[in-house]
Amino acid sequence: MSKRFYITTAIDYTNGAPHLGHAYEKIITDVIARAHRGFGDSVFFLTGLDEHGQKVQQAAQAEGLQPQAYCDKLAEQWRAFVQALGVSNDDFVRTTQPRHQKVVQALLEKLHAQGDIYKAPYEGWYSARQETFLTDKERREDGSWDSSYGEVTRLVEENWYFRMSEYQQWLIEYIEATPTFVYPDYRRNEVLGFLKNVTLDDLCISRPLSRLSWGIPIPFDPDYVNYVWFDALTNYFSVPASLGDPVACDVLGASAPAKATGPSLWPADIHVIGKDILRFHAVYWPIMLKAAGAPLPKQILAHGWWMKDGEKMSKSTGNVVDPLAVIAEWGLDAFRYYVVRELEIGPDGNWTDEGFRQRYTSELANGLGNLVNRSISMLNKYRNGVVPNCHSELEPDAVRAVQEVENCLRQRRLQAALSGIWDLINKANQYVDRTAPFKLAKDPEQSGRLDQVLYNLVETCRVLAVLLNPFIPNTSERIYAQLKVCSEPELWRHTAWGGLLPGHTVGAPIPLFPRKDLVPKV
RNA sequence: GCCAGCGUAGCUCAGCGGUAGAGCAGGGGACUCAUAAGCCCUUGGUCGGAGGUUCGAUUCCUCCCGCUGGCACCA
Repeated sequence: MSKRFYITTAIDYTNGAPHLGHAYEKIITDVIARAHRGFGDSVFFLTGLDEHGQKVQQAAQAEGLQPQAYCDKLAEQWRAFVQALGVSNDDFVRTTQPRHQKVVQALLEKLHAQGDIYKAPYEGWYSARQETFLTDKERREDGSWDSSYGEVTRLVEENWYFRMSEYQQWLIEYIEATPTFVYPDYRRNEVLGFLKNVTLDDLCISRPLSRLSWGIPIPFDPDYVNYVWFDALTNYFSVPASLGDPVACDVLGASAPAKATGPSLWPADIHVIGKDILRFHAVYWPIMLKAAGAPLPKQILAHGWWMKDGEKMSKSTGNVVDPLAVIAEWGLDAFRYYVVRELEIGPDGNWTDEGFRQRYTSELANGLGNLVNRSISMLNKYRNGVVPNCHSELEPDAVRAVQEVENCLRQRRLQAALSGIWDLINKANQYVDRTAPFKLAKDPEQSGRLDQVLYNLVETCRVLAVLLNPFIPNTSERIYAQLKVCSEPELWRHTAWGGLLPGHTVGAPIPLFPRKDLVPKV
């Protein structure tokens, strides 16, 4: 079976409700996934939840629930969130699922057996109240501790460590030899910068059961559970393995959880993540995989964070953006459009309600919406909705846009891709004024010319529907529906000029993005 | 502090050796198919500051000022 295009988001930690940042990551991943499906790739898109750890355990306790019951409840909320965003994920992983836990344990066994995991004591300052060790940073200058820590005592604890340090030089060389491994470039430079300037410590991967029960048991030591990153990162690998991916199963050998006859997924093509967890994905994860003898993912794509009105979003100040509220008011596609159009993948974004309104009005309503509306309207008015003979006056513009948008999508430059689409929209709006079909319609001798103009307009609208499909799939389908075209706007090959056939009858125009800012005239 | 990057029209940014461009916002105009949308024209800048290299610098170099990001795991 040929290798599928395998793309993931980070898995979200279930100690709170989903917010704009989560929505953004899922949407940009969805755009790339949909684009590749359109290009003809068989895509596997994975998202999901990270459900273990102390904070989940505590949150569950606070609500009087067992951890699993608490996670189940939140998982429903998160699944609904993903669905509300129109995300086309193929699977949804939860780290409490047995299929995941088995693979984590198999991986731990393998690394333990080959000597990459060892037990060692750690001594440090421990706060019993916070159930955590403290570092010098948390200590005041006079050596005292903040009262929130309660009594702080010196404690020695044994734990399991993953031998990362020996792979440091290998990783530096790998990243230098693989320029596309971390994107954008400046993030890659950051990773290389600190890899060259610090010595990696081995990674502590366990917690004693007495202190943390909500985790995956360490298979070779029943007194311990696996801790955070080793568990969370493995989700990308555990799902393919559990589905019987040949490469993943081969890595696990006899402990593989399934017959190696499943879809070919590993290695992942893209891990989409936030910049805050770059280190884990660009350092720990490659080393874990290298140690396990697994091929590395092709690319780590690190996106920025969203601000609101130039400031960090925080619940305490109340300057948060609730994706579901925006979607309820403006529609899903307006939301998807804004977050992708506002910034390229990499830098931080700044959400402003005014900017959102402006893009909605000028780009979606007045630009795209009005073009589709006036085009279909004129075809109805002047030709009873019947498509005239093919004509290619706007074809070169459409072809150029298709090429540019595809290039941008393959380079993950989603903002530039949308700009390219809007170039075509603007071209078509200019074309209406240049050719003035409404004047041609008044002169019977210009009937042939009017046919040509109308064909170019409605066909451009159809091509636009295909171009827009990865970004705003609902709108794409609505354009196809108004044109009464039955084929699939999600297939990229339908960008080819000439899809509308002469004699076909289109439907009635319905505004795609109604303006909301106009006060009715008295 | 160290490393990297940025500072260009009111706003968001492009340009990166021959004295500046786009989109939006602002101003004017012609039209009417359309969600009073669209189209055309147009006002805005001594390209952060000071030196240097060069026939010539926004574009290269140095310094200064301002801003941003990174400097891990924090068992």
